[in-house]
Amino acid sequence: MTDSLQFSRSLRKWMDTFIHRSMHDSARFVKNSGFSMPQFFLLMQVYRREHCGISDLSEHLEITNAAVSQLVDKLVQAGMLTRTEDPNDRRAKKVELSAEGKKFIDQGIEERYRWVDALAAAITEEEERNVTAAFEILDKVMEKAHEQEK
Amino acid sequence: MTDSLQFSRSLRKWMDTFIHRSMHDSARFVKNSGFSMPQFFLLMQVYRREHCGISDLSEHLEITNAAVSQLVDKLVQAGMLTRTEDPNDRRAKKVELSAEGKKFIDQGIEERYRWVDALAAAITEEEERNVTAAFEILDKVMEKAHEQEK
DNA sequence: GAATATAGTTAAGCCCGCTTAACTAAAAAG
DNA sequence: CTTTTTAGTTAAGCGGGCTTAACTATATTC
Repeated sequence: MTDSLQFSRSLRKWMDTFIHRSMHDSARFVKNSGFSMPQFFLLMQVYRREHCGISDLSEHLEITNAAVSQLVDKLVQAGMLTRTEDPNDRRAKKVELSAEGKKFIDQGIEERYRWVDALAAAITEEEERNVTAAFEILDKVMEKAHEQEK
Repeated sequence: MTDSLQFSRSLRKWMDTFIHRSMHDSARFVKNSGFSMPQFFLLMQVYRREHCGISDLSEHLEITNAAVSQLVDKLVQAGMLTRTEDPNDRRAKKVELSAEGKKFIDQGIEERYRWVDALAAAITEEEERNVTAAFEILDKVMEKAHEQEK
């Protein structure tokens, strides 16, 4: 087996278990919270962007403006989001997480990573260093690959 | 900063970008396929288990048997699943992916990993070896942590 | 400054997932 | 062999996400 194949395989295998576990944990968290997956995805997107307009969300989530507008409505009513006028363009809105919303998403992320922290408890210091170094390599390579896309 | 914190941070950071990208790609794939997220999740679960009963799916997806039964119905009609009687227990059913269903999920997984393969193209051999070794460590640690849970 | 484009909202309506409740059939327990 | 438990199905009905279409208000273009 070539090195490259070996690399792809081990990466994929690990990502498999990782994505399976974290999606399962996230799904349970969302379900228990009483919110829906689309609502959670929207909140996550606002979390990542800090703040954004309706159209930004519409584009990223690949649903219509109308759908976003309605989802945001409910989340504002639930106290998770704030929706204010963009001072630069009074047509546009600025959607942001409320304090409560931020707390909620933080919890969700914490939940997603709980099992990862269990890893930290079971790893030796030397192993830790190797893994950390590997992730730094991946970060660097990811940036490089991203450049090449353009 | 302690090594352990450093470890957690780099791991989380990488996982963040990873989960964001692969979930986004998966979501788009599912949307284009015409199937729904719940249907896709169900198919993924059957894919992982090779075959399973209605109750197994119900437990894992955390929805009622009735809901699973109805979802499976549609997926059988769509030609993605087969539902046969379990010879050992004639009350139970054996749900399996059809050839078409398997092909579909394989495509979905391929889609999810496409950007990973771009990484493989941008990495040097030595970096590859380091990263591969790190994933082997993680696999080992994951098993160890899993033991400790019990 | 009139015409057009852009950002977002609102309402009607469809589809779908999910739950509860009532049911069938097979297995296990007594 | 009767009773109870387990596996799954079916039907009714609720609620939610999403789309289309019609609308308001602000910006941009000519």
